[in-house]
Amino acid sequence: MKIEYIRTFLEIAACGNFNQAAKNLNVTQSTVSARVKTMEERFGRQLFTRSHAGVELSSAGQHFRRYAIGIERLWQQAHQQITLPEGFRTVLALGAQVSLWERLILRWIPMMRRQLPTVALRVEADYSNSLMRQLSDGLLDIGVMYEPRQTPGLVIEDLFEETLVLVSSDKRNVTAGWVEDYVFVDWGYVFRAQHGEMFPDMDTPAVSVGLGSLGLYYILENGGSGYFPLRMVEPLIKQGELHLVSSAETARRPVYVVYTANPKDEDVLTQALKHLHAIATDSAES
Amino acid sequence: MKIEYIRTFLEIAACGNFNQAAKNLNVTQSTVSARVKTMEERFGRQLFTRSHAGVELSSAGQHFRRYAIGIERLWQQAHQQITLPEGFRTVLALGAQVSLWERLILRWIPMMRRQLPTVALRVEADYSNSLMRQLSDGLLDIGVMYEPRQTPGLVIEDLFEETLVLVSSDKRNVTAGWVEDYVFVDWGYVFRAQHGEMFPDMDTPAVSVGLGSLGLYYILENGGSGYFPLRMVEPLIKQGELHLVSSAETARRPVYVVYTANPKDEDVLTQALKHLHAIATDSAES
DNA sequence: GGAAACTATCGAGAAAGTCGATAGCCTAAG
DNA sequence: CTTAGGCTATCGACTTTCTCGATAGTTTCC
Repeated sequence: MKIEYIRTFLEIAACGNFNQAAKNLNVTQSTVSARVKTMEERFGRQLFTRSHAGVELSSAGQHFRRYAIGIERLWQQAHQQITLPEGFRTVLALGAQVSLWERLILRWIPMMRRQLPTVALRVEADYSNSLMRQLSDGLLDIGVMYEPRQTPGLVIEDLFEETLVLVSSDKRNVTAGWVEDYVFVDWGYVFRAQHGEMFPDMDTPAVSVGLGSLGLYYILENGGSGYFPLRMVEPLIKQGELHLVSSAETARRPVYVVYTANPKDEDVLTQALKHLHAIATDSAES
Repeated sequence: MKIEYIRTFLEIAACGNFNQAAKNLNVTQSTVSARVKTMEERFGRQLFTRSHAGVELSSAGQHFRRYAIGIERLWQQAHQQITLPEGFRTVLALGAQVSLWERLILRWIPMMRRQLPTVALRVEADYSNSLMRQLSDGLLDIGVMYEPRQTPGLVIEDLFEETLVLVSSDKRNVTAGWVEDYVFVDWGYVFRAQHGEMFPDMDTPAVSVGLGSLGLYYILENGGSGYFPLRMVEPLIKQGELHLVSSAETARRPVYVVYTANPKDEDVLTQALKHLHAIATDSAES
């Protein structure tokens, strides 16, 4: 069985028909059909249920998909690691949560390139869960996230703390003790706990938003108020689009860096972490 | 690139020379050599450093090994999960809650093997939520659980009813109207409702336990009383380790079987359900 | 110097993969 | 009720890849 077939399987699963998959893979439809046939013969089970309108994953196919995704990803990463250009001695893989990208990672990359020019970088954005899994699978060397889980074999360190401030779209609210149109943005368990302490009497807000940046869009569009990272809203406050509720308490949101306890290249990892910390404290002060 | 090549790579890495690896893989040495050659050509890197005494992993090879192990493992798991053994015509996937396993499933499996020897079985233990999701995703054919959720496309049937009885570790309690050291074991919403009716004045018990079997361990260790399935505590009562509070009402805990409305193999499903019901009524009577 | 490790390579035959053409099936539009 | 336009399956010919067995070349240890 070829790895190419796994790619084929996933492509079919994604587009739902052999024809489109064939186009995307640059092969003929009959090739795709044959590939599926051999796979199904090898497994002894149907992977897709055929219909006039295309194909769907059978139950076996659905099971296989989970593994196929993992295999495909591993293969890609292996390929990347191995086919490093001449002159690079290793790849360092870092994953960060999307919202940390701009402030931290975009500044970390050029710094690393300058300081360790022989280390290739692979940088991904994803969510804590996925990052933690990849870290414990050894697929990432460093993870930067808000809410790590204690995991054996992984080291968790504080990186810095973000300050969450209450902002409002409406100037009249700025001095008020309480705020109308409050939007609860879920910044994770630390924030939830703090929030509970700060506003013990608060009812469930009319609007709750799971993903931070979405909440900001909402407020800018529809008006309202909520807690957001200072750094995120600072430019908007300067532009007068948002207003700081200075009477309200600020909340903290710690950011952690996670890495393996026994890395493949200790030296590179140490350097990378050092730079990450440097940028973090620098960015926290500025 | 074939998956077999990854196996080959790992085997070589493990035995340190091509000849032994060839033997272990049941191919000739020249095949192994050729496989390595193609791999190295595809990657553009040497995977092994050759020497008179055999081979060793190059640095690229060492990197690749991490990924290769992962890929190999995933492939094995995938294979295991979906391959239909020779001589079987189909697979039936059943999921049950852990606590139902012993009484029901352990008796159902041999029955199925006897009656439908050409049907392979895949049996899992999990909780209602997870089971329901897998059922509606088509990953399971049958689910046996305490608390199903009505879901379009799925049929829910009564299977049998468990009797929950109040038992105590302490004989003195047996005749008392009320019971000290009561442990509230959460047997689900049906039980909670019944419990509320039976003991409307009850305060929150000192100890509440979410997972049934844990509660039993607790009582056996620390003493106390609580509701448990008759079948679970019967042997313990006989042994004198627990005592029935006969004055207390018994509670019911219905068990349901859930399956798809339009199965891939109606006949097999019907048979499987029939046997499940047979065992259930049998076990309820005995 | 030769035996005993080991890997590399070659050519032939077998196996597997690919393509293009075509067949078959279903649906929806005319 | 026919037909056009989706879709997948299949066939035969061609091409590529894989495997084997034999053989060559290396190094090390008697």
